[in-house]
Amino acid sequence: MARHLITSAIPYINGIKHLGNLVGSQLPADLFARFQRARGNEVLFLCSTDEHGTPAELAAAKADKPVDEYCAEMHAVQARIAEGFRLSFDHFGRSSSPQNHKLTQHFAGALDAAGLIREVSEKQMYSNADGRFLPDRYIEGTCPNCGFESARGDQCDNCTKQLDPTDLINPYSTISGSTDLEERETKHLFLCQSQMREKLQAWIDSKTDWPLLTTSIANKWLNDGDGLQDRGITRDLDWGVPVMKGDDVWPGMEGKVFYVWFDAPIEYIACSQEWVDAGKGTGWERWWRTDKGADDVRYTQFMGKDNVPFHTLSFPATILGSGEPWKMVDHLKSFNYLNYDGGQFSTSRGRGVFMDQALELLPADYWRWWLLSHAPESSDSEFTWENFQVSVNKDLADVLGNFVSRVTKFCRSKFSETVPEGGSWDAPEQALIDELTTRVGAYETYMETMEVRKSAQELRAIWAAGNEYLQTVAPWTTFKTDPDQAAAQIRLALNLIRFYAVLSAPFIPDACASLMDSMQTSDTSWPEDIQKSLETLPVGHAFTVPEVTFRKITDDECAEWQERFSGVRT
RNA sequence: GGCGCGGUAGCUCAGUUGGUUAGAGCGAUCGACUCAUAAUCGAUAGGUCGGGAGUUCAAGUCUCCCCCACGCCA
Repeated sequence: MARHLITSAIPYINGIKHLGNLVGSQLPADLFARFQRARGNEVLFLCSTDEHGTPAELAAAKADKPVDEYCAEMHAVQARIAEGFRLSFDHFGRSSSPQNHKLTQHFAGALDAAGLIREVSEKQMYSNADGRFLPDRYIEGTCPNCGFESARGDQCDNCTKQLDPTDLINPYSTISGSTDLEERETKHLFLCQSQMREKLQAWIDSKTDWPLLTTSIANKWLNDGDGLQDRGITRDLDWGVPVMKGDDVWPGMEGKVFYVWFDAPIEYIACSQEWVDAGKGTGWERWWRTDKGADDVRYTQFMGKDNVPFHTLSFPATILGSGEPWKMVDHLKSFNYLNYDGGQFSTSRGRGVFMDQALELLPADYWRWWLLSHAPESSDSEFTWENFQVSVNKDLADVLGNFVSRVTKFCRSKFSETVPEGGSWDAPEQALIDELTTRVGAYETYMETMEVRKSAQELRAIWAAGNEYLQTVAPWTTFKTDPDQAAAQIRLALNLIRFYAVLSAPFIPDACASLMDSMQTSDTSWPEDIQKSLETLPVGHAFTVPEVTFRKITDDECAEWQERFSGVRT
């Protein structure tokens, strides 16, 4: 039995994620996790919320709540929505957990002991009114180059000139609007990534089966300009993991916290500790420590392309630099962006459909199917309401849902609500079994290699094969002259429903669970042998005719939703 | 400005190391069927593979230049 450790990029705590975020990491990760479990493999599937940093502090202030309280609430909200989408995390943790605090401090201590941390003194803008140091992008002022009045501290959006906050004329805080800013000296820790360039390069070079998108991004950062740069891993903030050297104080760093990008990936590991501490499992080390049983673990990470540098370089630098035997990622599946109706989905601008809104419109399966079958794998892809409507109606309602309906209703009207007796399989049945054997094999291969769109395509073809079979043998005609033969045909078709429920569950878990209920079986065993699998429901086995498995999206709904989501979320 | 990814049938996309008449689904048209959620099944039509030049016996597939869209970075 193979062992799969699977993590999804952890969503930021600040607000509800949109469908583009969902399809870029959590959803395909869930698909893979469900598939591996269905095949009988051991899976640990983890995700968390990423809670530290300035945006969280500001969002909390805006909501007029203490930041820890705000994060706790938003975590609960995201957890509930994740459940709504049937994301089957073994644990949904929090980067603000005590486990992550301790582990982050441990890594910092280990890196320091390895001589990979250096202290840097630098000048940063401090806002007296806000009582905080301001990250560059939170400072605006007049561009000294073009006179644009809302130039950001890092760059002027008007003339694109790269700026330093101190270059700005009349700088002010975008948080409070205050102009009471001053330069202050502050000390920070830097991770000496440059010293690890060769190690990282060798590691990346060994990953010959990674997507080009992934390795090219990594190589660019490794080799561009002066090569991989050292990176600040601390910040002057209140909310975060306090800077400590393991369990000891870090002289001179009192009151500072680690940078969110340092502690966030460490949460992947800490999350497994949370999983154990929550009483959901045991032995987190056998997933993460190669000296304690993680040797046979295959670790796969899922993320959007914007997260690739951190997962290919920064986090590996942390792990490798510690000198400890931690499990490194084996496969890194990255996604492009999903666009919305001709533009980008945007959290900050409230553009597009957000996860909570989607669930108010339709059950999770509809979204899961469309998103996964249109996952932005090779390039950016686009969500349009019309495509969504046509796709869902055709695939789910017509091809799969109607198949279930025609088979169960035919059986009820000509025989009864039990699997009918009589007749035997012949050439058409053998042809179907042959086709399904080939197609299921292809489906398994695509799922194993995480080719999401192709998996969906193959699954759809498997559904269509059932309709083709029915059309070929036409039990409604056979029944008139040879009821026994019609019984054999419909017996196979009824078994196909269970067969489909098992194969399709990674994509559309709820509908498949309800199909299993209708067929009154709990046998979810994967069809290793197609013929045997299609004999699972024996003669005389009772079933019920299900309610409409997938309803259609009407033109009116489609138009209404298009209109409703044309603006921005407020 | 640099880098990256794309530009293939009306739409969404596949096209392995260059090799016979460029593929799929949807949509369209025609036909079959009537068990079913006006569902299903079959057939047909639709592309000078962004433009140009080059390498080759042979290029959507390699090289160079250009155009367009998007993204990232400075």
